[in-house]
Formats: sequence, C-alpha cells, structure tokens
Amino acid sequence: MLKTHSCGELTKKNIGTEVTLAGWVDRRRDHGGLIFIDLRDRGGIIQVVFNPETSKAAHKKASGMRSEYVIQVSGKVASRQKGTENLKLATGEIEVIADSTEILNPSKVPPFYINEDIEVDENLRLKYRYLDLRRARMKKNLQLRHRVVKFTRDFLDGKGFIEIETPILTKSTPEGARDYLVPSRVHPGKFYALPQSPQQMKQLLMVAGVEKYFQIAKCFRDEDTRADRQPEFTQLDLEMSFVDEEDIICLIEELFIALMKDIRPDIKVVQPFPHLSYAEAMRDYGTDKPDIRFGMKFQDLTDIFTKTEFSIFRKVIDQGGRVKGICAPSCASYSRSQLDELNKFVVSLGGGGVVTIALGSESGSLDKLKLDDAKSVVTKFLSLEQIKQMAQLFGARAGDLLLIIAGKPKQVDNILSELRLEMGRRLKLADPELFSFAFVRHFPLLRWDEEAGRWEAEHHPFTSPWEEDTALLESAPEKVRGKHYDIVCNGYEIGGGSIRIHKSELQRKIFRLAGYSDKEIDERFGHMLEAFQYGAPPHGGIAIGLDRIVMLLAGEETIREVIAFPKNQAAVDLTFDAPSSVSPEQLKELHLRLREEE
RNA sequence: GGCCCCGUGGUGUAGCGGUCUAACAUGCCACCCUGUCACGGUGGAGAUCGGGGGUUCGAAUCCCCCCGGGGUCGCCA
Repeated sequence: MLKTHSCGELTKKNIGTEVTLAGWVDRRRDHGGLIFIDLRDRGGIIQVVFNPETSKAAHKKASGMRSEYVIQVSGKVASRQKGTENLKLATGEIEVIADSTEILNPSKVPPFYINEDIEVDENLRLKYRYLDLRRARMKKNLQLRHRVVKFTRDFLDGKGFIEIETPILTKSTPEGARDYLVPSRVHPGKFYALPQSPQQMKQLLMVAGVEKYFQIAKCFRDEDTRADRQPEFTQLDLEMSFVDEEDIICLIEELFIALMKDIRPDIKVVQPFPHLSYAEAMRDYGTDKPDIRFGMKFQDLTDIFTKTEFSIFRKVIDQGGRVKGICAPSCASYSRSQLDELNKFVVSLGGGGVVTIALGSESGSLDKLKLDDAKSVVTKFLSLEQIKQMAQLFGARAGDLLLIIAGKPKQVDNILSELRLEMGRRLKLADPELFSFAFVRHFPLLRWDEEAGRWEAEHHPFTSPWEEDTALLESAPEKVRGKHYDIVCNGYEIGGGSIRIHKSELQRKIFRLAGYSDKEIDERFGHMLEAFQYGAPPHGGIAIGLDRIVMLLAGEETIREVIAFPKNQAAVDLTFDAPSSVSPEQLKELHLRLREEE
C-alpha cells in the first residue's frame, strides 16, 4: 500500500506516530511560509502542515499542489497548537507534520466544485460522474446504499434465505413492460430479453425446493423514466415456499423496522405498519400509494350535489361522474390569487377546475356559520344545510377551506390525490422525520382492459386469487380478490408481491381469461405450467425497489442520486455516451440491418 | 406524443426593453503573507447571455421556431 492509514481514521491516539497518507488535495491554504493542505481520501479529511523549517523540499513541492492533485505525504501525527483546533473537522484536534511528499498525479482544474456542496447542472455531473462521486453527498449515498444492501443480506441470511443469481439473458414475454432485447449471433433472427424481474425464475426455484430465495436483482424495463424510475434498476427480490400473505408481510415489516433502526435511527416509524385495503386507499386517498403521514381524506359529495341546482356538477354526475373533495384546515383565508393558483394547478393536471368553499373567516365551531360567511362561487346554488352537511362529512371547523373536484371517477381520484399532496406540501403536514410505511392489500385480481377487450392481471398473471373467490372467476372476474400486497412509504410504492398460483389448471384458467389461446399459453408459459405439475409447493414473495428505499433513506428526490452511473430522462448514460452506434460488422454478425426511419 | 419549468464567464447566481462596453460570489493565474481551516491582501485573465429568426430607433430582457436538460401525463404485467 502507498499509505499506512486512512485520513479519517487518525485520532489523538496516533499522536507521535509516523504515518504515510495518500489521497486528494481537498483545499490548499498557502501562507507563504506555512502551507496547509486538507488531504482527503474515502475515510475523511485531515490537515497536513508543510513547514519549510521541517522540510524545505516538501514545502516547495506543496506550493505547486492544487485542488484534486493526488499526493502522498509522510510525517508525524501531532496535536494541534492550542487555540488552532478545528471542531468542525472530525480530525480537527490533530494534524500531520509533513517531512516528505510526492505528487502522484496532478489534476486539471475540475469542471465543478468537489469540496463544496452546491447544486451543479446534472448534465455536467453525469458527464464527469467520477468527479461527482468524489463529493461528500454522493460518497455518503454510495456508502448508505452499501450498508442497506449489506444489512439486508445479513438479515435474510439470518432467516435462512440463500442468495441465488438468475440469468440476465432470458426470454421475452408479451406481458408487462417493453423488453430490452439482445440479438442472438448464434440463432439468426432470435432475441434474448433482459429480465423485467426474476419472477418466473424465482418461482421455478421454489419448485426446485429452495424454499427461501433472495437476490439483489438488476431489472430492465424499456419505458419512460421518472424521478423514481430508471430503465435499469435494482430490486430486492425474495420468494418463500409454504407461506401465506401474513408470512411475507410480517417478514418485510420486521426487515424494514430493523433496517430503519440500523440505518436511520433518527427517523420515526409507526409500528405495526398499518394495513389498508385497496378499496379504502382509493376511497380515502384516490391512489393505491397514499402518503398517510397526514389525513385530509377524500369525501364523496356526489349525493349532496345531485340535490343542488349547480348545473355544471349536475351534468358531470348525470354522465356517470363523481364529485369528491378534501378539507384544507385553516385555509379559508386564502386570497383570490392563492385560489387561482390552486385552480391553475388542477387545470394543469387536466381537470376542469376546483370549486372552493371557504368556511367563514373565524376559526372555531361551525354552529354559528351563516350562508353569507361561506365564500364560494357555488353558495348561490347551495343551502346552509348542505354546506353544513359537507362540513360535517369532513369534520371541518370554521376557517377551513373545502376543495371540490368533479369529473370522471378515475380523473377525480387522480387530480384530487395530487391536490391533496400539494396542500400537504403547502401546509407542511407531512412530518419529514417520519417514515409512514403501510401495506395495501386486497387488490382486485383482474382489471378489464377496454381497448384490448379482455381481462388483464392487475399485478401479474401469477398472482393467486383468494380461495373463496375462485368460483367467481367464471361469473364475475372483477369481484375476485388477489393475494397481492404492496408496501408503500410516504407516498412511494416501494414494493409489491403476492402469493402465487402453484397449480397448473388454475394458472391456465387465468391465462385464458387474459385472452390467450391454449396454444399461446403453451408456447409462452408451458415451462411454468409443466413445472407446476411436478410437486410445486405453495409459495409467494415480494420485490422491493432498492433504489427507491435508498433514495428515501438518503433524503434524496430522485433515484439518480443513489445510483453510481444513472441514465438521464432520455435513457442516455452521459458518462459513457450510451447507447451508441455499432459497426456494420457487428450488425452483420447479429444478422441485423438498420431500417431507414421516416 | 401532450403539458409545465429551466438554459447568462469554469461553477453558482443577479439583471427581465435604453443606465449592459453584462454585475456579484466563488474558482483560475501572478505576486505578497509562518497557524490557517470556505485563510487573508493586491493585481489580472475569463461570457458571441443555448442556437436561429422576428418585433423595435434599441433585445440577455418581448414573440416564434429549434436544440439541450428536468418534472409530469400517457407508459411502467
């Protein structure tokens, strides 16, 4: 090694010892006579003092050093002179008195600050990701990610799970997201697909008798990116045999509680994790991944507005629409322009607008509320009774503001859900020191696909229906509940799983409902159906979005901040400039010809 | 593909129709400086204001198109 210690590991205990350090120049303070260099390596920062009286040669070399030069320093660890300690630095009570040094490699002036935590254009950061990763924020995030993965591996190992790798070159399946394809050289015209998840492979591992499997699995989906979505991402994937829903749910709850305690003991976690049914989540929050750090639940006002003369809403209702609202506490005093802003927000989401009712100017009980006190464009269509009836539904108090949306049921849920989150942000209702985990359960097994004219799996076609609902598969598929569960945290879906079908006949029935012919089923899923005929145990599992959970633990807004080399919104890797063109020879070998695009 | 936001020295910002021959901070270069730690001091270099077109006597500033980036809807079994 070119060094005896890491910069950060030195303490007062090392005083008097001769050390050799190597790292990067974080900062240089040249006093003409004395030169101070803050030397940085992965472990931390320590001050090195170059004094011409100690070594003229070392001092001379140090005067030529600049930021990000890679240097080696030998010297003695010393206690700092009284009054010059730096309490902001972990090693601030000591310093290294250099008696020799070498420049191992100089550095060009970096395109952005390494030693300061300021926002830099993300393009630039990604192009020079190797410099970006030197910065404290990214270093911290990479280490955090490592600890999360390490903790998870140890935890599952302790529970008897074994980690098994599954192939990256696998088979394209028609369901789900768009596949990334890899052309085969050996088989002209044929393609591998990169796995969207190791779903089928882990189920086959259950048939194989593994009983408890997990993997930190790379997954690939060729869909558009989001702040919390990349074409290539990592799942904590696990599967168990001889389990039912409760077993997986309990395991995951235990894992997350232990993980939080280890990684972020400063963050509060409500336990046990609340369970919501899909129906409850949709009714109260209009989404299957609610942020339940705060209430502000939806109320359905359709019945009330049916009885009013407000023709705009009446028309919506007549066409099968719904009217729903939320109650923003103490917002009755919102100004004209604030209300306009909210309306703009709703319109930008594709809504017609938001109707607001300000419940008086005073705060307190609503008993004394008069019709004149309720400020709204719709008061002339409403009776005092109707306003009070609504207020009562919300449990509103005087001084609150009702926000009401009308439209097609799905649209109302989407928009009001966003509006709820927006109000939550404005009113700072979500405690930033709290992680609100929850399980969402009792999803419908199937969803009617209007365009395709067939049933489609809500989650994936391997999810087992509830035993008591299987009879409904023929008569009323929409009523069949699936043994599927999601885990959500602060409004993010961080994982989902299910108890799987393990019997061939039931599996075939589900595929048929999804519109496949028996021939197609055998072609695409024959291996699964056959496997289930060789003593497949009951089994189930879950997949956790590792990037997302690390993002939340790191307090970051996008998963790009917790991925070493992420892709940008256009799915481009700016560090390597991928994807890129390939040579005609490579194409020929793969039996491919590029088509002219219109 | 739709909608919204952003683009000014290396970096981060200000300027939002004339006072811009573009400001500030930091970085960079040179010199001075033996206890600093975001060291300090003096001086200096560094920007066709993302690109193109238009409006105007006059555009970084207003309008249109394009490019690049971000967010989001669609999409994500």
